Amino acid sequence: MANVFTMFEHRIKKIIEDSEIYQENGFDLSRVSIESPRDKAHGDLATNAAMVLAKPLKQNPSAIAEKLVLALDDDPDVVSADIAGPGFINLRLTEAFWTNHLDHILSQGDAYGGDATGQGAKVNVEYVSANPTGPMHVGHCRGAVVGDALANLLEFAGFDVTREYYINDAGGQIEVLARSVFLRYREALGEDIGSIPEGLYPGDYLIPLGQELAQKHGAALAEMDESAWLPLIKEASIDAMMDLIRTDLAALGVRHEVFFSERDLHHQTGDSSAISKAISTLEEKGLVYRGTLPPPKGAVPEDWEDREQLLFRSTDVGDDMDRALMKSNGDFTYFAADVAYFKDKFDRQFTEMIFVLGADHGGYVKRMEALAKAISGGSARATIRLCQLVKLFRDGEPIKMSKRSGEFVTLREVVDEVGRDAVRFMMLYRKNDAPLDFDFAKVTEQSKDNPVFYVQYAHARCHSVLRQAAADMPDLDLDAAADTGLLVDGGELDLVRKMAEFPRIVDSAARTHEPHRIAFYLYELSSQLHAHWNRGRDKPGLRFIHQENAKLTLARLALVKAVSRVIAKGLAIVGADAPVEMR
RNA sequence: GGUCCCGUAGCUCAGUAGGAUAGAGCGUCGGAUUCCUAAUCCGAAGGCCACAGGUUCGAAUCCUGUCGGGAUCACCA
Repeated sequence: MANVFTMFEHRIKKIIEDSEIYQENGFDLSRVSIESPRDKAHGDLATNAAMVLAKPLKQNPSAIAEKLVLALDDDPDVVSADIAGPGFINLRLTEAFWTNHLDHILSQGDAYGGDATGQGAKVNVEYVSANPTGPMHVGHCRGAVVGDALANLLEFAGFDVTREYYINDAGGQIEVLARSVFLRYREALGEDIGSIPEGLYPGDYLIPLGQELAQKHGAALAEMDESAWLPLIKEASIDAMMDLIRTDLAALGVRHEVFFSERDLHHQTGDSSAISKAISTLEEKGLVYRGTLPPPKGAVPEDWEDREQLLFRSTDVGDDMDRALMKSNGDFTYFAADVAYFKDKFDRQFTEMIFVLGADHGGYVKRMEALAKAISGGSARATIRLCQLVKLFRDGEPIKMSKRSGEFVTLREVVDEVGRDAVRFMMLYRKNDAPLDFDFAKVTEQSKDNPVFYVQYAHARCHSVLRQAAADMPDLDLDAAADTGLLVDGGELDLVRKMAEFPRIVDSAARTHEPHRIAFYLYELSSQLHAHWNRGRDKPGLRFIHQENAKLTLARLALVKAVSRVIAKGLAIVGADAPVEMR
């Protein structure tokens, strides 16, 4: 088993389950856990078993602990089991256990850490889903990176992941886009269009598309009725914008397997659209009615109208208020499409739908959870991860952006300036529900303030050692089996212990949908590597390479290899490169 | 007014399904380089974990309330 923590959790539970008192009564063991003590002096592992069992057994924790310790002492991997504090049992494991674990890490290769958390469960991760009305701006960045890294993480943790992008290509904003493009088209034909009218997209990025259309269609479109050119230009605009977006995403290293079009949900297939069908499904469950919504609490908007609409009784399934399915003009609402889209995912057998959204979608959480409950009857789950805003700075000064004038910092500009790896790492070097300050000056600085370089440097340093060994000891076969039992230094074994945490970190990060834990773990592991490396400065005996001692060198290189692989794997989840040299 | 998120060192933030003496980076101060890469390391100082109650063997973590900051609130997308 790859996970040291679950391994010992099973051993302890086995001891308890084998006991007479358990077999007679049985009791809940779910709270029994293994953790690494905060203070290294307490040993390698600690368990709360005795404290957890005190209540059901109606015994003193220390009395229970004594019995457990007795059994644990028989474990050949355990050097000592001590009772401490309020009833913790601290375990110290043999050096051989840890060096064996190092062998295990190496034998697992790239798969090490990928515990079977997911067990093949189908998960849908939807992220980015930016409107196809222009290039991606920096506001999309965080969600894109968090979503992509989360998908990487879940995949590694054993889930069957589908990465999905929902193209909002059906709403009024597409009409606005098409009209804006039409204007650029006329401009390309030589017409003086003056300034872009209020309400249309002013950005320069539409100019090439206008030119392209002019080249392809000549003046033909301009002579058509609007009802004729509008669909044509819509189609061309959506395609062009999605191309822009895909290029931007590629620059950030973000990919999706499925691009799902909202328009498809509106299309009539047979006698009805996917949306009508989905609404019928809700109807069958008695969750649809015609009625009016109460006005918002507090400040009521001035243009508030009381009107009867087709509504989803989402309050029956946990929402705060019912949701409109149809607008007053008879069109479906955006949410109606969401209903159909969710049903589509559910019909594709996903048991968990994850949505990575911006903080401005906070109001979405309850209605999506309600929707999941209504459509699946409780068998599928909607999980929403909200990403807080990113505030941009340059040398400590906030950067102002104005969407109205079309002046915003694009995702591409950020990637081009600071690099994909740094952008991705920084976006993950924070809990997603905490706001993030992003300073161009600091992120491009290749030093202390910049954890991505710190981690990449650790990886490069490992490879530097391997290169150096090959140069210093040309006769040494670096791939030969190493006797890792020669590793006895505390710093070396600490590195193994740290690597032993990796499967547990992957597991917990996957369960909680918190990819940032990987980034923080990488920083810690890197820190230990750097620290150990520097110990070799003062004490040459601790250096990795000893030309006069091939066996010792091989053992230490094995440790270096393992560290570099774990870092590389973590960086792969983050979505950053693991460079072998940094000059 | 409702809902959601946040409040931890001077600053920016972690805190492992409730655990032992709350951690890291930056900044400050003091050190380490004829050496496998100093983009690194070692040490010191720095805390009423916003506040008040509650739950329990045990709370930064869970519950209630208060204060402070942010997001959001019918037909848009």
